Amino acid sequence: MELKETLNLPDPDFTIPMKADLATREPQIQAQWDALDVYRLIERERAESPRFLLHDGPPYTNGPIHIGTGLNKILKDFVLRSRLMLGYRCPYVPGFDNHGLPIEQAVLAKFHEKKVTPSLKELRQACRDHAKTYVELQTRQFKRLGVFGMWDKPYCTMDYRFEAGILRVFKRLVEKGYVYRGLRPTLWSPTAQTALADTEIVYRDVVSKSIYVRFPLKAPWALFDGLENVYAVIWTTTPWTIPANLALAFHPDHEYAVVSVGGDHYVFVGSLVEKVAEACGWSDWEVVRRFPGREVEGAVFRHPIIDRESLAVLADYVTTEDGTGVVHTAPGHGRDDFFTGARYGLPVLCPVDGRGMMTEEAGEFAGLYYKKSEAAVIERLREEGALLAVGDYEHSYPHAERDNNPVIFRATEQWFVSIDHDGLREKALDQTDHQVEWFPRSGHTRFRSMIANRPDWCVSRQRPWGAGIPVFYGKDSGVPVLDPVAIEAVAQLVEREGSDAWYEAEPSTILPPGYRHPETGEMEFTKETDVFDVWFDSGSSHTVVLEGTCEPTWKEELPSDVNLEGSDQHRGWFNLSMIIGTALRGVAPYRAVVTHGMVNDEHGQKMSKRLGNVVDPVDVCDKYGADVLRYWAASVNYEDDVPCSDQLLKVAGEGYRRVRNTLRFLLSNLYDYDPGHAVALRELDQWVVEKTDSLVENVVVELKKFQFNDALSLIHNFCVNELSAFYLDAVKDRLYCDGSDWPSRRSAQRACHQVLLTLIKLIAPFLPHTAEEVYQRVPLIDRKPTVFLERLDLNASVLDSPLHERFEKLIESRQWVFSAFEEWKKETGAKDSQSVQARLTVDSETVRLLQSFGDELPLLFKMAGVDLEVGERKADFWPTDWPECERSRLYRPDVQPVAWNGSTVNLTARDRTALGVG
RNA sequence: GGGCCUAUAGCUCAGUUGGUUAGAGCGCACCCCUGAUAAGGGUGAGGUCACUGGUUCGACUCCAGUUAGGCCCA
Repeated sequence: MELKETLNLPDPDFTIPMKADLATREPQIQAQWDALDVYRLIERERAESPRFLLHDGPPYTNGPIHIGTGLNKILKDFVLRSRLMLGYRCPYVPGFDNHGLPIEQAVLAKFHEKKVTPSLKELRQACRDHAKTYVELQTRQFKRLGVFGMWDKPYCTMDYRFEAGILRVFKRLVEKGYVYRGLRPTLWSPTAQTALADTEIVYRDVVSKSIYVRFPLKAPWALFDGLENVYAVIWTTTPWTIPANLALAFHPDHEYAVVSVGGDHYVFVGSLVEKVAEACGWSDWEVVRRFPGREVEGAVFRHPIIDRESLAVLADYVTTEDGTGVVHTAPGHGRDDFFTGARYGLPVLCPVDGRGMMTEEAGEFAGLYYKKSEAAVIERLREEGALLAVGDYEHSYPHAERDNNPVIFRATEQWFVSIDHDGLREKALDQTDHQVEWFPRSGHTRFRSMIANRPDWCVSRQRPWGAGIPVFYGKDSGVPVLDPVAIEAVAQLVEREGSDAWYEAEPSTILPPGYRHPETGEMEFTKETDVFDVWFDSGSSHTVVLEGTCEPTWKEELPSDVNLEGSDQHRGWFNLSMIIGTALRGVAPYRAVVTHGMVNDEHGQKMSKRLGNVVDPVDVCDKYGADVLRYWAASVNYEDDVPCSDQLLKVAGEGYRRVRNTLRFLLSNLYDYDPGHAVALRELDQWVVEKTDSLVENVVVELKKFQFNDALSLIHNFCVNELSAFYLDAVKDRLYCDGSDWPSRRSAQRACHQVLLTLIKLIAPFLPHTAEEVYQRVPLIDRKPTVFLERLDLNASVLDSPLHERFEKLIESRQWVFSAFEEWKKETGAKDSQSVQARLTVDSETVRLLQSFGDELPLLFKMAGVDLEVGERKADFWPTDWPECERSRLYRPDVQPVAWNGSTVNLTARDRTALGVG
């Protein structure tokens, strides 16, 4: 028998393996959670606990998850699991966003490859199938990341019940008077006769006619007093939009000039005088006045062809690069023009129909194809003497991707939600300022300006894949039916059969028998073909999900406690949720908003397939483990953009292993520990327990502020500094060499047990798999089925404990003594501090303090002996003469030879007692 | 072009209302242990706080501007 066999060495089989092998272990743990139905188990156990509700923003289901969606879900999981550890009930219904253009385009591309043109029904079915595929894939992927939630019953915006929920949100908005129909310019393909999305547009260079046109001043304006024949000069590359002109836009801050040319006075931006003069072929000209653009606001000019006014307006997108600095503005033919026109209360004139033909509103040009009308317009301008110059101009112009034909901006009828109806904007701003907490704080300013400045919300889209807008029109009158009864009839149909049914069913079979148009009394109807903007779907989620009308188990009282998404959602989901929530209930749908940045590579570059710097979260799980990915997520400052790369994940892996090894070591010493056995704690053990309590206190503060990186570094540094470098190093001797059942050893075990259990709970939000793995092995009297049914105990502050200061001072002495020892080592070539004695000369207070540690002092300093003396601070060292104990490997004065097991061995008194010899 | 944000050791991050010599962990170098061992311990070297001005007795911190990067708009 060897002496070593008499020691209580850590049991490597009892504790967790050093090699984590997370790629195989994590799925096993997740399978256990599934078998337990852990989500519902916890919901049941916490039924009476205070609630903490995170409402999920739905990821879009057109592909597998990427590192950004992964980070988002992991951060949400940190929130959820940390609140679980604090004892809350944490309902979490994950969501998926299914409708919309990207899915439609992906599906169309597949049809295109097969050279098939799908019917609307086939297309919608294929979109549904596509979305379903990725709901299932993403669900598996999110679960692989270890995200806690109701994964068997997530909300999907294409679920029939959810679609019906969307319609009912619309119904309530209609009831409250928020919904109206209006015009708005959209990118329109005259050849396909359909509206197009921005992503369906390609820009290509074309040569257009560019014209300089003068607009005569109609009514006197102080700026031009005393001048005859005043004209504003515009330049445009779309002459066919001239009939739709309603305004002339000036930049408020640019300097404009009045240029005298042969008795006429032309107004345009001063810096372009020479360029314009050259273009118009003026040889003799003179600047007679200058003024800032803002002073012309409100002046009235006259349309050069049609008997109509054209108002001088201000717009800050006016540039001085091309043209004249006076922008021809046709609200029906451009987005900028539309919003500028809206600000000045101008109508939306659009004298072009869906086929691209000029309408009656275009007067003499009616019946011409828009492109053909160009020549006619130019000719008329020439006749009127309004044409100053004409030329060819090469520029890029939008074309439809599908047929390569040019598109036009054309005002079309759309459905809107009014932002100013019933003080909605003001209410939303008030909620933003006073009822919502923003993390980081800057989110507030950003969000606020986006509510303050946002235009009315255009909720209709001329697309096939979405929730159909439930509006009937009188068959003959074309007057829309905005009647809650009719909308509810559609909602009930959709709830039963899905929004496809809306497209297929006859109005008469949807509406109640004998239904009459509330305004016209008609009994025959047609149906709206537009669908809702996908932001309407997801912006309704808090209502549809949390009001529980769709699925009773989702029901929770609004508002949610926190919503957490990428900072791009200030304009997106947060914004539209706020609009819908405030419109329906008068209050914000959330109490707090947490935003995170985007994920870049280690150089701060955007990830892209082209650069090959993409990190796939699922690959990371297979290579390093979800807990390592989560360790990375917890170690970065997510408020800014975060860096991620294989290198950084390796670094995270090292941090993870450090924590894991600390847990492993604590557990390895508990193989013979009985948690029911009471034993008093030794001072050092008491200290580490108190220190752990104070760690909990500090970590919880950070968790509640969603400061996960601060929380994790507190935990990590505790493992490194307090535990590995000090406590565990010092307590090993007692654990290994004392008699296995001595109170001194049991005290150390009790401390290790307590520290371990607390650490498990602290890491559980971040490293749920590792926490569960360790938890299932810790000796416990009452082991719960999962660590997530445990709670963090918040003990009263222990920072004023006398032990705290005592050990602070001890550790401080240790630091300078170790530093001095290192010097001495270099001089003498000594190796190990254990075979060295020290004499510390320190002030009398420190002598008293250190003396009070008694026999333990050499152990705490990892030396053979520590003498103390009062005086100017210094440390002297010398190699000890004391023999080494062959069992404990300590050099001590009480080491004596003794007969044991047939031979003579050197042992300290403690080791002799432990062996029962001498 | 506009709104909001970011820039601190090689890396990831802290730095409270302006106040001694700017901190931590990782990594690195050197050393120790070999009874936490694909572990553990000790010591140490690393920073013009992006740049330029300004306010102040004093600026990483406040102000203005510049550069670089991000999100959202245009």
